[in-house]
Order: sequence, then C-alpha cells, then structure tokens
Amino acid sequence: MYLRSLLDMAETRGAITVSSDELARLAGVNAAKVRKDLSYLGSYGTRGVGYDIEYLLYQITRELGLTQDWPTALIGIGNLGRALASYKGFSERGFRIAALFDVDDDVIGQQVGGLTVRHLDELKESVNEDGLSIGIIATPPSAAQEAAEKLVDAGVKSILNFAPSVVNVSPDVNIRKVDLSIELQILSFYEQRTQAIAAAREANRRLEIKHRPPR
Amino acid sequence: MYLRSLLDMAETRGAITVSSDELARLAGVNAAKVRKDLSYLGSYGTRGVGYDIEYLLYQITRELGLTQDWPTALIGIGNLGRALASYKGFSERGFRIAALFDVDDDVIGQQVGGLTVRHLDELKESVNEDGLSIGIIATPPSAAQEAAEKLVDAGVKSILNFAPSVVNVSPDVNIRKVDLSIELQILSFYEQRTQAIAAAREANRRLEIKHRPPR
DNA sequence: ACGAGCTTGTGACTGAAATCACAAACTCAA
DNA sequence: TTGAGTTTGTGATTTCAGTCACAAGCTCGT
Repeated sequence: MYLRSLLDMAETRGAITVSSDELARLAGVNAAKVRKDLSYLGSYGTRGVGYDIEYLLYQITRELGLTQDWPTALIGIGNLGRALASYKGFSERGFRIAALFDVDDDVIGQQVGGLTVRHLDELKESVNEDGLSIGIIATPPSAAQEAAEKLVDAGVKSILNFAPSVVNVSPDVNIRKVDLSIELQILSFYEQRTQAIAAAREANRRLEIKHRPPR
Repeated sequence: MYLRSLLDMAETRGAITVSSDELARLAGVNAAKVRKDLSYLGSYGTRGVGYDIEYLLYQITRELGLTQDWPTALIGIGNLGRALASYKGFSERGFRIAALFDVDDDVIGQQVGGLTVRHLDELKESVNEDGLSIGIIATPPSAAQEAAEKLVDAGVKSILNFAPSVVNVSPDVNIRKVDLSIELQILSFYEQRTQAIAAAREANRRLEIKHRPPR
C-alpha cells in the first residue's frame, strides 16, 4: 500500500520527502503505524524532515523482492486468464507472464498477448526452460487442485489461486488465494445490515405512532 | 470462507452434518474460531453431532444478504471489465451485473455478455431504473476517482474498486478495493526472503569450510 | 549559538482477535 | 439406564496488532 502511494506521489508531485503523517493519510492508516512499519526496514527517515521518497521507494521495492524479475506461469486461459495475461498492473511490478497453459485443445496454440498457449502437460519443461518461479491459477474451480499439483510437481513454490475453490498443497509451498466475489459478499453483508436496521427502525416508528397516545 | 467450504461439501460428499473440527480444516483455521464465528449467528450446532450443513448454509447465506438479488453496475469495460462481466462466480452468489458503463466511444454501444455498454453519464438514470445497489470499478487507475464520485452521486452506497489507485469517498459510502498485484507482491516477498536466506546460508557454509581447521 | 517548530523512532499501553480449556449436552452401544 | 465417546458453546487466557506519547534529533530563522 505504501509502495503504491509513494509511486503515485513520485509521479504527480515534485516533492523530495514525505512525512509519516502525509503517507498515513494517503494510505488510509495511522501515522504511528506507518513509522512502525517503515522502521522494520531500518531507520530510513530523518527527524524533523521525513522520509526521502526515492530512497524509501527503493528500499520497499527491494524488500518486497520487486527489483527482481519473476517469470510467471498462467494456467487457465478463459475470460479471467486472458484479462490477467494482459493486465498492466502485473508487468509494472516486475511480474512477467512468461508462459500460458490450458487443457482445452481449442485454446492450445492460440496467441494471447504475444504468447502461445501450451498444454498443461508441458509445464514442467517450461519451468526449467523459462525459470518460472510463480504460478497463477485462473482455471474453473474443479481444475484448480490439479493445476496446483502440476505446479508443485514442476518445482514452483509460490502459487496465486483465482479459482474460487479450496486447494491443498504441501506446507512448504506458499499458496494464496484471491476470491473476487468475497469482497462483494462483504459489501452485501453491510448493505443487508443497514437495510435491515432501516426496516426495523421504520417498523418501530409505526408501532410507536400506533400505540403512543397523542400528547 | 465457511460458505465456500460448505458449498463444496454439500456438492461432493453426501454428509448431513459437519463438525467444527472438519470445517476448520477445510477453511484453514482453528476449530475454536469456527465455533466462535458461527456462534454469532446463534446456536445452530448440536453438541456431540456438529452442524447441519444445509441449515448452516442457509443461515450464512441469509446473514450475508445473499438471499437477495443485488443488481450491480460495472464501470470500465476493458480487459478486466469484460472478464468480470462474464465471471460466473458473481452470478452464482446473487450478484447480477445489470448495467455496463464506459467513456470510450469505441466501446459504448458494444454488446458484452448480453448487455449494451452505455456512457457513464447515463449512470444516474440507470441506477433509478434498474435499482442498482452496488458499483464495480474496473477502469484505469486515473479514472477511478471520477467513477467513484459518479456512483456516489447516483446514490450507490457500496463500491468495489479493482483499479490500483486510492479512491476517496464520503464516510457513509462503503468502498472496498481488490488489488490483483498485491497478492503477487506478497508471494514475491516470501520468495525473495527464502532465496536470500538460502544464499546467506550458502555463503556461511563456504566461510566455515574455508576457516575451520580440518578435524 | 540557540530556541522554536517539526518529525522520527520506539517503549508503554490498549484493545481486539485468536486460542485454550472445560462444563454442558448430545449419541450410541450394551 | 448408564457410561464412554463426541462435539458444542463460551468464560478465561494469551497473543498480537494498533495506538499513544514522548524523548531524541533534525532544520531554519534570528
């Protein structure tokens, strides 16, 4: 989050430094938290001045491992897969989609974003050839477990799963999931609750009018 | 998460009940936490038996507001927008993409997933006509703020932002963001760290060999 | 050189979330 | 009916993240 705020800031304003207060406002958190978080990187701030934006950007980028190039395999070239393949946000952060895989013969061989879709069975050789280190799963839920296993078998230790299903892998593999609909469900929960509260208040108001004697 | 695990379970296995232990394993959390979480819904479990899967599914669905239909506006019909428009996971959970908006004349008028893309300026009328209650932003980062403001102006109180930029709205509006590349950055961080540790261990080993006298 | 005005870095504190641990409540077999 | 074996629901405890508060350290004007 800080990284994103700092990048925004570096682009737009010509400022050299930023205070924890300012960064906090941009990132939507407490200023003390900003300082504590940044202190884990070392003492890169100057009292009375703030943090040097460029230096801080470099340190965060380095710590997150974003100075390296991470060749990434994308499995499942459906609607979501295609969108991810051409998603600017990945390449901007050093995540280069380097190989595409699917199991559907109609899709295999197609050109997507300058890459040819290959069969999932060729994953292992491709990992060796291209040095793939991260795998993204964008398959239907039912195919996610198999995709994960093939990735692990090929030696990939970091997996990002966009399929809305539970995937089990050995504990030394780092798997994270993004469920696109979970955030919508959270919004729905709050909407539902505010509506329910409004309805209850309304019902209550009617009752009071009915039963309370006029003053 | 519980909802998803339970749906999986209801589909595959023919079990009637589930224990907190089992659900915890599926959802990847502590069993006591499962019980405490579920207890907020009321006491729907039976000691010595567990929870009735169907009943629990209904209660969670109801509490999350997923028994209702939530007509949703989607702004920004680029790669990601198109993928989201046809994403099965949304409709399965009751989120119906009911209207599409963009500002690009080349895109406006196109048919995407059975809907015609309209100009963002028509948002307000569409909110009134179709009863849109949730807005999804899938624009480029620079256009996200404007899209959010138009949504708020039209009366939408729940917004999901896929654009990787900070968006400010009044506090009575519920805005959540999904940053597709943040999860990759987290994976990168761990990869970077394990590689750094491995490198340090290797360097250390070499030093020891060099300096330690042979036994 | 010095004091006013900032801003960082961090120990102390607070509050919330996660976990533990166990009584209570159920099933089932004998 | 009883007792062994489960499993829930929840008070007590632990852990951890977030916040507060302030000394330390910097700049700049005078």
